[in-house]
Amino acid sequence: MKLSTKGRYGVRALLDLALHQGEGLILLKDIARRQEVSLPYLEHLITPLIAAGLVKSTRGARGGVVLFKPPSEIKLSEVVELLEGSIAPVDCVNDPKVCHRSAFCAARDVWSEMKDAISQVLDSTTIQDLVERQRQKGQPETEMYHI
Amino acid sequence: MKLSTKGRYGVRALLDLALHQGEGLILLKDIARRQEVSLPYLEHLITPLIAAGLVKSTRGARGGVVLFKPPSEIKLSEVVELLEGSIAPVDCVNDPKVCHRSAFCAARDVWSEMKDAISQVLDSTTIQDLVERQRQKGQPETEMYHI
DNA sequence: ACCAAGTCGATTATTTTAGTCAACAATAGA
DNA sequence: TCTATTGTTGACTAAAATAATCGACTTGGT
Repeated sequence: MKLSTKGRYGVRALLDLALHQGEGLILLKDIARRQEVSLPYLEHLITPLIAAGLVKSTRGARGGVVLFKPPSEIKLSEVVELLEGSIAPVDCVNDPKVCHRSAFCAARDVWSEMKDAISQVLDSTTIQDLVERQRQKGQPETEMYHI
Repeated sequence: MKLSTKGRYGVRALLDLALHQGEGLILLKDIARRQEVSLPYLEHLITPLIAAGLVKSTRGARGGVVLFKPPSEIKLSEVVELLEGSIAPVDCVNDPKVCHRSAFCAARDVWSEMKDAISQVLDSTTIQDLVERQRQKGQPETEMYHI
C-alpha cells in the first residue's frame, strides 16, 4: 500500500511549477534540482502530465515547461491516477470481472470503501491547496540549502 | 497503491475461519481450497497471524487452526498492518527522518491525511462485520462450485 | 512406528519500480 | 545557416518486492 515515486515526485513537480507561476518558462533541470529528482526520470514523469493537458511544454532553446491548468483546478486524484493508475487498492473494485469471487466477496466491499476514503481526500485537495500550505511553511528552496 | 495478496488473502483466511467458528479445528488445506490460495503460501500468511495471537494452531495429526480472538475484536487495520506493514502511503508519514524535506513538505501533509482516511475505514471494520456481510450475500462455499 | 498436520528456511520466477542512456526533434539566437 | 539548448521518445537495465514453491523438520494422534 505504498505510493510509488511517480505519484510523489509528480505531485511535487506540479507544486514546484505552481510556486513558480508567472516566472515564464521553467526548466525541467531546475525542477529536478529543487525537487532532488534526476532529470531523465523527471522527463518521464512530466510526459503524461503534458499529454493530459496539465502542463504545457515548449521545446528548443529557451524552452521549458509551464502549468497549463490553474492550480485550483488540478485535483491530486487526477495527478495520482495519471501517474500510478487507478487509486483502487485492488483491481476487482474497478472491474468485478477480474475475479470470479467478486459477486459474493465481503472483503471486496471493504476495499471499495477504502477506495472511496482515499478518493475523498485526493478529490478534495488541489495543487492550489498545496501552494497555500507550502507558503505557510516557508520557502523550501532557501531552507533546503543550509547544509 | 495496491494491496498485495498478503493482505487480501490474509483477511479472507480470517473471514473463512470466522465463518467456520464452532466447528473445531480447521485445516489449512480446507481454507486454501475454499479461498483458492495455495497451501504453502497460506502457511506463510497464517504464521504472523498466529504469532500475533489472532489465530491458535495445533500441530500434529488431527491438528488445525482456529480463531483465537473474537471476530468482533479483530480490526482489519491490525490484519493489514501485520501482513503488509504500515498503512501509511509513504514512509515519511510515520518517520519524518527518512526524508530531510519532511519539515517543509506540503505534499507530506496530504499523504498523512490519506493515511488517516484509510485508517478510519480499516479501524472501524472488524472480521465480525465481514461475517455479517458475507452471510447476507449467501454461502460462498456452495455458490463457488457451480462451474 | 507411522501418518497427518503445521512450521520454517531456502530458493526461485515474475513483475514492478526506478531509474539511465542515447538518439532525436524543435527552436532561439549568432 | 549553424549551433547550442531544451524537451521527447523509446530501449534498456539494476534492484527490489511480490508471489509463490519446495523440502526438511516438528508435533501429536492412532
